[in-house]
Amino acid sequence: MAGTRDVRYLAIADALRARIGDDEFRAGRLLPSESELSKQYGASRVTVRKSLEALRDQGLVDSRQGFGWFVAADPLRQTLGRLGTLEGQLAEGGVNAERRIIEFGFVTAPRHVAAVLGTTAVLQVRRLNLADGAPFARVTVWVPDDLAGELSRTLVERSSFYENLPVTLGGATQTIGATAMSEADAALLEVPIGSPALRCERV
Amino acid sequence: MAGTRDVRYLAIADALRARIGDDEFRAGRLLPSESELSKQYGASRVTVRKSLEALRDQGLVDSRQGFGWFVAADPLRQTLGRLGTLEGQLAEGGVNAERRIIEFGFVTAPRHVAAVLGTTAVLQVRRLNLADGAPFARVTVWVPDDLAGELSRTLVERSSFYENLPVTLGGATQTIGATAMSEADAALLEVPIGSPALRCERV
DNA sequence: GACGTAGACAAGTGCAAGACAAGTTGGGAG
DNA sequence: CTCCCAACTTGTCTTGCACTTGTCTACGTC
Repeated sequence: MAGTRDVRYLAIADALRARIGDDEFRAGRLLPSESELSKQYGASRVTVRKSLEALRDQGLVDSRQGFGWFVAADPLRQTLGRLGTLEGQLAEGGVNAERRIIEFGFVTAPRHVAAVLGTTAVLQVRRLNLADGAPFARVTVWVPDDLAGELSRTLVERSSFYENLPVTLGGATQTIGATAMSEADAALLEVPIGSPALRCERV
Repeated sequence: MAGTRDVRYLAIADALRARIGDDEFRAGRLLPSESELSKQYGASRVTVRKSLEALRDQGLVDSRQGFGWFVAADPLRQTLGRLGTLEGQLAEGGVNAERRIIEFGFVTAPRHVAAVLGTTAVLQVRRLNLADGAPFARVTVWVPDDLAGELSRTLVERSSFYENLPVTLGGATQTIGATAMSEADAALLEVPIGSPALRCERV
């Protein structure tokens, strides 16, 4: 505070942060090179570099030698987001993604669900995911009732859960095994009963 | 220009991805040869090749020596592949994806696993996935012993299971619930014990 | 001391161009 | 029909150049 006099590299860092925030530099894209930026701001390369390093300490950007500086998205959250919105990938690939709600109502949570959510009153939604009309996944989601209040059936049908829930995820555990397909599931997915299927647990 | 630089082979990869998405190149069909594409885009064969290899990492295309490049699989299966090769997405974003093998050995399969695989002799691999050095997922995979013969520990550490197994997946069931994180898992992922976690079953 | 400029060098990356090996395909000779 | 060969293809290596970040030294300013 005593020395709020403009420090050059901090000012440049602010400017760059603003340009990133304005989406002039999109996530994952390359920034101009250090020497290019030093021309733009009329500063030496060392100074520009100090700005970028400051932004790196904040986790905003990252660099690779011989390659350049690029806007960094939090890899963990970004990955989880992408995993969750599988439909987004389908849409990107030109596939028509739909959801059909099979069940929607409050139930008493199964034991292992209640243990985590801390309540037995949960909203249970069973959903069938379609890609270009073909069913490819059945999804069951449990949501604690205090979070479920903001969810409507149409909202759930239109978008994904991750976009609707006002919580962020801390970490993830993934376990992949295999089970046989139940009769009901097999009918929904239009595949033979007992078809082997990957079984993945994500927490 | 204040614009961001772009990397040639990534731009070409985007263009090809778009052409595949537009059904200009349909599933299973051959793509133009590398030298033909290098003429089209005015880039060297090495650059075009790097683009194609990037698309291969995403499971969009595949190649056979002496034959050519072709659009791989249908979008549904491709999506499953992408889900499996989550690391491919990370690599695309410039993130360093690593795998660390925690366990590797033959065990008697748990009941529900044995029921599907039809055998109790399975190869069990526990793996910790890292993104830029930060652990973000623990994966457990069971493989029937007759398929496991071709898998070596280093092979598993370097690439994904889906690329190594000589089987195709028929369908998928996905169930998302929630559990508490076990003490061992929490330590591996460097998060507090008991953290809520998504639990996803994929078959 | 902290901050800034200027310059130099090493190491890594992207790309062009070329060469050769190895695989597949298709046609022609026998 | 089988066999062989030419014309493709991808897979892999090299050399060279331009450009980038990573790191360092030297010097000036406050």
